Amino acid sequence: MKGNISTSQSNNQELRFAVLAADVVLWTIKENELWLRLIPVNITPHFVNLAGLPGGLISPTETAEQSVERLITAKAQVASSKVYVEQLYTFSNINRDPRGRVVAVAYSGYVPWEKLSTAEREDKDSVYWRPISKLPKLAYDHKEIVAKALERLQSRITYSTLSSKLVDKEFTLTELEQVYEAVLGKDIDKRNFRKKILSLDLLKQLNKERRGLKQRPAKLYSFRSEEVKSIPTI
Amino acid sequence: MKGNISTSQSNNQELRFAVLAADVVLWTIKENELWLRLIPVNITPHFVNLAGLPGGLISPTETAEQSVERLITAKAQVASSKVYVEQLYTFSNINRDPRGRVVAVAYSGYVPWEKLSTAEREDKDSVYWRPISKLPKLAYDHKEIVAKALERLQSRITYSTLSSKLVDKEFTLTELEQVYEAVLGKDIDKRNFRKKILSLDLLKQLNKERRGLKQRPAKLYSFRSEEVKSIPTI
DNA sequence: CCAAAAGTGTTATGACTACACCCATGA
DNA sequence: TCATGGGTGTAGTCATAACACTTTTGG
Repeated sequence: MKGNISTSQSNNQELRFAVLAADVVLWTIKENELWLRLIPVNITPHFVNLAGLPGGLISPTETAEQSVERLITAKAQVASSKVYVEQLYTFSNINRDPRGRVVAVAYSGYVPWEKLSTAEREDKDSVYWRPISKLPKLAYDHKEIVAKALERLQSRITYSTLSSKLVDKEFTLTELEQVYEAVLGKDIDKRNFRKKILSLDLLKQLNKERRGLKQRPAKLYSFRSEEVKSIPTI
Repeated sequence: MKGNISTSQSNNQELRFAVLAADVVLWTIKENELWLRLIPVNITPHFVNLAGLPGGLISPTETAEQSVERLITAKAQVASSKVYVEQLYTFSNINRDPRGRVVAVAYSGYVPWEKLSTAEREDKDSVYWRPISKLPKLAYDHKEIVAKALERLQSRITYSTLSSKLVDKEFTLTELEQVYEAVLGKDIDKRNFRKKILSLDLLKQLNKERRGLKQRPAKLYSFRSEEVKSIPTI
């Protein structure tokens, strides 16, 4: 969370300006649902046994983006090179942190579940994944931050190639469709989806198939470009 | 701009955290073009005789939004109640302010030219309007901020009712069309525009006409709702 | 009566939606 | 041979884009 700013608070000098923090809503897709990365929060007496987003103070020697990179590794315990990050919104309510004035620059991060190591997938006491449908009570204004992040994700995925950051490098069309279904929370017609996504010429078909399941093998695709760009709505 | 943070700089205590500022890209439409509000910047030796966005430090006792409201009045010299404001992006490059570490939460503001008083329309030495096509050299990273604000404006106007914040309370369909043309920088077919905008049922036709010009009188409309909401793309 | 902008419809094309069956594999 | 998901096409509807002329007023 916000690190030990309780020490800062005793020093009035530093309260002449707001403290700047970064918080990250780190998304993945697992079992056809959106999940996000949480850590425990215990700041008595304000927050007892709650969860919160990975985050921490932005140091004067780093940009917000550099801070987020650092925090994804340190707090979310995920290699930041695997995560695609976009700035979300800056939250500056005066009482959002009961310990003092903290302005948070919030980011969304996206990582395919398949890209995570065993350790990164694990649920520890200190950091864990939770599905969006079963979020625990969150500390600070993190419920609001998550709501805004979800809204933005749902909007951005329909007019950009953001889905490429939530799917493995090589994927079947069904797997890509499931990313959209998990994010938008609704079923999509298989035939219409394939027609649309293929017509946009974003994908290249690989000479590979996903085999080994007890069903017809599925052709594998990858995105032509790693860049997230604007496209006509899906 | 950033106010007098030169005094802050002499005090190392305060540099243990970044200083937080708000900058505002205040847009209006005049003579079929986008204009924005600038103020002079003279911070020798870094910025000599440049222009910049109205802005200033966020105080520990106010939210970023409250700060923006205050700065629109104080620095842009426009009554903030006339301005519709949206958060744009937070800029945290370490060297964006040569005098020290300043993180800026940037906002876009929108005001119809017709809503401005004579004083607010005036060009003084200390504050003035400039068309987007003839911007002077800007201090800090304000060129980047303006670019991002323009991109966002162009995108948001096509899928929201943001145009209502750039047009007078009562307007002709041609006037509304001109808002879109000025923002998007391209001509729009009059018949298609009218069909589309009327089909969305956003406007109500008033029992009034704009008369007095040497041409056929035009019917006046207003938006049914003051809220800026999402709509199918124009 | 002239100049200027207001106002109005149609057609062709492309996009979107809804919908059902056969195919290839592993067990 | 069965269960499972992979893969495919059509028709109807709707939205979009292109395009030109008549109307009303003020001067």
